[in-house]
Amino acid sequence: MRAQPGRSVTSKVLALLAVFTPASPALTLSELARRAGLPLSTVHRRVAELVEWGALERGDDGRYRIGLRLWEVGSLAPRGLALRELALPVMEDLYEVTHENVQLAVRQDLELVFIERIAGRYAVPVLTRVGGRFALHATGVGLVLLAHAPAEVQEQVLAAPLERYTDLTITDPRRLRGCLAEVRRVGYAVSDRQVTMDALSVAAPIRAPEGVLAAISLVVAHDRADPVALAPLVQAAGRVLSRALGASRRPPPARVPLPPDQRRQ
Amino acid sequence: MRAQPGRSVTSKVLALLAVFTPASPALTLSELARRAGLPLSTVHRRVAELVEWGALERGDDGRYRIGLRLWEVGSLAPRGLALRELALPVMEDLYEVTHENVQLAVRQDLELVFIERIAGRYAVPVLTRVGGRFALHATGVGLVLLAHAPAEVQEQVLAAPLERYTDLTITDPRRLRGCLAEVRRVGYAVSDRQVTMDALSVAAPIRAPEGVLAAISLVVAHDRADPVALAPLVQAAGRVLSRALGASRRPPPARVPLPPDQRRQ
DNA sequence: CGTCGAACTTCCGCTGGGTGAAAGTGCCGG
DNA sequence: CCGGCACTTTCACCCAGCGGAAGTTCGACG
Repeated sequence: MRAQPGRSVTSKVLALLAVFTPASPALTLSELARRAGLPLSTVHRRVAELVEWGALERGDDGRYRIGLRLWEVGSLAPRGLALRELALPVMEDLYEVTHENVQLAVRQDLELVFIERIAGRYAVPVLTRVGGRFALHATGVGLVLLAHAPAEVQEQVLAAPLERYTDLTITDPRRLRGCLAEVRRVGYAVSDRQVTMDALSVAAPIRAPEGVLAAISLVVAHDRADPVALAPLVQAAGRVLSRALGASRRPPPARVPLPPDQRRQ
Repeated sequence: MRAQPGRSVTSKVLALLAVFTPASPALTLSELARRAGLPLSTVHRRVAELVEWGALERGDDGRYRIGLRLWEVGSLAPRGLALRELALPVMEDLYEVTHENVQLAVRQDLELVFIERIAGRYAVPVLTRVGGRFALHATGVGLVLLAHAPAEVQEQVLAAPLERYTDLTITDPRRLRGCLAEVRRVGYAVSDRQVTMDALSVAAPIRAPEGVLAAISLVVAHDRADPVALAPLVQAAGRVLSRALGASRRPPPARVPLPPDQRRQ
């Protein structure tokens, strides 16, 4: 075949799924082919099979969308719906008490993924979406997840340029390193206007026996926020969930062997 | 190859995803192979690619689980998370007013899939799960979805044996046909102890321009239920969501050409 | 109403990615 | 030390998948 070697059928199928994004959840066959970098006839064949199984659905407009069957399978992800089911009651409690935005996120590679969100109608608007991604170095949940990530992940994030969202976003690797150490020391993270100039978030880790699995946070308007008052609330929620996940009462030893200021590699 | 012809690579990949169920969300390689009916070496190769992409994840115990990446893609399904995002505020309103279970479901083939559920802590326990499936002929949401399904779907459901869950489950096709006509006439469905002997549900359709897209319901203890009082609440919720989806104020003409009692095929 | 173009579908002969039995490896528990 | 189980790798064969190109459908435009 003319196909460049090294492109497996499976990789093509996965590439077709990967071209769907929150910004483009419905695509025509040609768009699919173009974005996946595959010949039209190839896409036509693969997509037909995906539709038959239910991984994709074809709308009346001829566009393809992600199918309900794939949603069903995806909902079996332990770090997705399973975690959400566990956390939702606790998140609702936090919402009852504060009526602010409550967020739940996990780390995936060098970014975070929002698993659940309770958006208060009268709370400060947040730009996150369930299933959406975000950088690790700015949000409250991101700082918690990064602070407890394996050292190599931290190094990779610190080595790459840190995108600036506001004037208060931490973009200096050395400052971020210190911030992460502080997060580990006090057990929670505060992101004050580091993503938008109107919001502040306070986040705490959710631990499983294997380490920090997720993070939970409150996002509030920065001018009516008292991080020190919110921290115990969020930490308590994190601890309830950690216990449910079987983490020992005492946090396990830090995942980073040496304090950041002693690492001069 | 020795493989029986007609088994495409894509179908094998999808078969591997399909063996994950709510009852078995974590499987070893051998289990995957056995359940998918594929040779171990084949599964080994395909699974390696799925893990690399993030469709599956391998735990410390060596078992494979659905990966977060697949959850992310699945969350782009318009009939999944998108519908949920739209409906959740309305569902929360219903919950505030009643403090009973609120459910949201869509039809997939000859079954229904639960998209979202708000389970009251003190409400009657329900056995449904987000992402879970159920038969169409027993629950409130099921009756609504079936009543407004294309005629051929109705015929297929009516032709197959109707599983009995309680003494009150409708298992006679003729009675079910009449029940569906009634659901279309009054605009809501009541399932009184047809699934379990302690629960009753009241459901209403959610319409889009193309037809009934989903159903919303309240599930309450049968002995403290007044279906006639609950129906307007649920119907109002359905109508709010229908309007948001662009359905005209007046319901479109019935999807079933002839009233059931005139169809004597 | 005919023409054009874009999007989609089908066709066909070639070929390398996929195959699965079997051998190899690693890890228990006895 | 051995047998058993689960997983990984190997290898020669060959058909599923390939993609260019031709065919079809459909709506827009003059």
